[in-house]
Amino acid sequence: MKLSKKAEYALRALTCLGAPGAPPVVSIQEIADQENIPKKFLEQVLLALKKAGLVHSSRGKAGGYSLHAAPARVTLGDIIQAVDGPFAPLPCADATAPVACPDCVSLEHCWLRGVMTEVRQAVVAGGKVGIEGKRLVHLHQVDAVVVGEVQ
Amino acid sequence: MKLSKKAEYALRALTCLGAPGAPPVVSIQEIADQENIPKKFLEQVLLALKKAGLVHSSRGKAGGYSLHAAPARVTLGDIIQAVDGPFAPLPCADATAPVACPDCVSLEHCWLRGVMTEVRQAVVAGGKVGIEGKRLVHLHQVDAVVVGEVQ
DNA sequence: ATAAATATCTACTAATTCTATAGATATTAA
DNA sequence: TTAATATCTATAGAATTAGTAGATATTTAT
Repeated sequence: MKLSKKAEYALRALTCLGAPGAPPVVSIQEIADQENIPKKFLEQVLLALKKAGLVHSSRGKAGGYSLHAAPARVTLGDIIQAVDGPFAPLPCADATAPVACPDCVSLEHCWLRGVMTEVRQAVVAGGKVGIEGKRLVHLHQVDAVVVGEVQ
Repeated sequence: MKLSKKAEYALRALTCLGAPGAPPVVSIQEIADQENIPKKFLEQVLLALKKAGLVHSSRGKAGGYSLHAAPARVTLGDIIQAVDGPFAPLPCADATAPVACPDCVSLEHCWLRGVMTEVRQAVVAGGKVGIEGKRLVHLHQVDAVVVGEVQ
């Protein structure tokens, strides 16, 4: 399992927005420059983050992105799901719209479903722990972004 | 995040081998038939499981696969890593051979590394919990495979 | 008004990874 | 010796991911 480029860029962008000393609004161009991310690709990432309610945007001159006002708690799982889509180890284990897998007899009797649901939850919860443990993407705190101090 | 076909087939094959009433040795062909998996693809999956030490094989007539004699503890993470390769959210977070990411300054100063390592560990550990909670792929126990009873 | 800087949206192309297939070889038991 | 099996390497097709392009909408400042 590897982190998608979208997810990586999302993390970089978010820490960029939340970095201590960062201006209240940062443009796509600035983020792209700072983090060395293709601008047009970053566009899509930030749009996804916005749709997920993780960031806020303002248009026009001097517009740009900022962290959403009061994100109660942002987990790594939230961020990854925002850009890569829902965690669904199998179609039948989708959180919102479970669909019978091609190979399983029926949704009710799929023997993998229970386990896969557990796995999904573990991943999401695990992400949260990882974040809080290092306080690296815990966005609603001022000292959220500890760049270079983690080791 | 979705489960790869390899991982799904690996889980199906393992439960097939460990199912109560299953013969001590099962051939690729039999597993493929029972689980409706392309035989040649299953070959590769089982080979990977063997290399990871999860199953044992015997060649020649009446040959086939069986669960490894004494697997101390098999987690979902073990199985997935066996067939899909190591969990490495980023190159620099690889457990055995960390390599600097294209985008990060250096291996020592990569700010994502610490978090990603945590995530990997969380995923692996999470898989274990998921398995043990439902006792579905806990292979060293006789009642390990409870097909259809999970819901 | 107008211009400049920005986000937003849709579509497309290229690269990579995943899934599956094919065919040859090695091993074992009968 | 034969039949049934695992093992290995290579390749093709499909799907997904990564990145690019261009047009449109919005806002601020002049």
